Amino acid sequence: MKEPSESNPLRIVLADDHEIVRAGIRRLLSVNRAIRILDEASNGQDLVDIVEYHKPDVVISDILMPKLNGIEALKKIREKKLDCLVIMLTAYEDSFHLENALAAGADGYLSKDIKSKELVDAVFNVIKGERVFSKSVVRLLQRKAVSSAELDPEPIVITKREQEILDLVATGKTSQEIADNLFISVRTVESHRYNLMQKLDVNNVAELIRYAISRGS
Amino acid sequence: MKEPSESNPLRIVLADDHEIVRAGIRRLLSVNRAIRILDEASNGQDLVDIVEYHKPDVVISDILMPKLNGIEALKKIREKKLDCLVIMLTAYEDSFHLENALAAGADGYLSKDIKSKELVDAVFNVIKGERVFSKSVVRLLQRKAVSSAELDPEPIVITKREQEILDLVATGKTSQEIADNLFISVRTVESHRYNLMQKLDVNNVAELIRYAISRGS
DNA sequence: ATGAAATTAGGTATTACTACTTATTTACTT
DNA sequence: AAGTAAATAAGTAGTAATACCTAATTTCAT
Repeated sequence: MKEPSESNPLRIVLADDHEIVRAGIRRLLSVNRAIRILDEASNGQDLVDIVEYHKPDVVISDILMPKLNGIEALKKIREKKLDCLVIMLTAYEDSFHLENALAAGADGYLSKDIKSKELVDAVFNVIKGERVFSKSVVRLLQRKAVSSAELDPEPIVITKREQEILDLVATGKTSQEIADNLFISVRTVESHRYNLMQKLDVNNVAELIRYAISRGS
Repeated sequence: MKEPSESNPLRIVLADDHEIVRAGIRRLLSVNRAIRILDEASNGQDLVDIVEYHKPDVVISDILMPKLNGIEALKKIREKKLDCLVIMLTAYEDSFHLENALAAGADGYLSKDIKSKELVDAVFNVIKGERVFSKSVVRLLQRKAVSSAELDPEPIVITKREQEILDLVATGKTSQEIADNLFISVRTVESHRYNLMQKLDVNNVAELIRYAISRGS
């Protein structure tokens, strides 16, 4: 890619479900004249459509959004082979989302508590081919690198049924209620719960629910 | 209060733990020259100090913030009899927070998905003595009004210790671990849990955690 | 059509939580 | 100084969740 300039600006699309946050990103990016914001989405579904239409250079997207969350939207963008760089923005810095975002093909992962210069730099650095992370996220990555000793941590795959059960657990349903709800045995529900907890590396409902909620339940 | 103008502007303080959101609020308010942002806080503790120092006309604060959340900060502001109007901003529109914010003395409750004009209008309307709510919040209020049939629903009061335990429950700690952590008996922890569940009208950890998380744990 | 993954579900123990009640000791307010 | 709210904690039961293992179907893609 040739050097961006005011006459040949970097073309960016934003996605966040809150007007205030979109305004904030616009403001933080506005210090640089070589950046142009083409359009904004307030949910993941719209984002995919907008990216397909505008073919931006860079997408800056929130994770938690209605209809389709940022990571799912990213997956669709990759599936459709839409050639653009995607930076995820998030209020919650947990390794679960981070890993999922990376597995889905994110080019960066930034905290919403980021300064103007850092955000602008991040955008230009992904254009150069780097992957960008905010400081706090780097710390998360380092901790993971040590604990897993794996360079390419395999993404956590949660099946359809497991997701269904996770959602019900998160709304406060007991295993018995879930079983009645889905017309299956309590034991089956318990199996799914057990498997979920193994996959997510947690030991109790509390953590399970934290994940469920952070996944958008 | 006399009419605000460019030479005699409305003095505002912001609070949100994310730079992007603060930038967004600044941007949305910047269309009006009779508004001046005096200072910003990134947590509730700082907010209280800043309000004490600047004595602003209006505070616009997030609820979920580190150290001290927006509602607790609001309570302190009221306790200290600092004369200012407080508008809460939130990403999560649930009646639990809404009621608590109102009980703590909030003058407005707005969604983060708010347009520039609406936000500016809200600020000027609270100055006039109105209480301001975004559309989605009004719907919440209406539903509550019908379901509770009470004009002034008494707020749910969670004590300091209960909050502490709620936070630990939400991080996935067992009662035993919480007991060890706080150097108290498991039975005490269980009592607190029981009382919390009564107050919040829930029957299991799952729902308890939903509250804890939505309260900012 | 065959293998892999997903869904189903039972067995067996152990631990944790939930549902109350009662009661003592602090802490704070008027 | 008295009164109220908060924090402490034990008793007694019953229910739910967690931690494994094993294993039969079902589904789905190559």
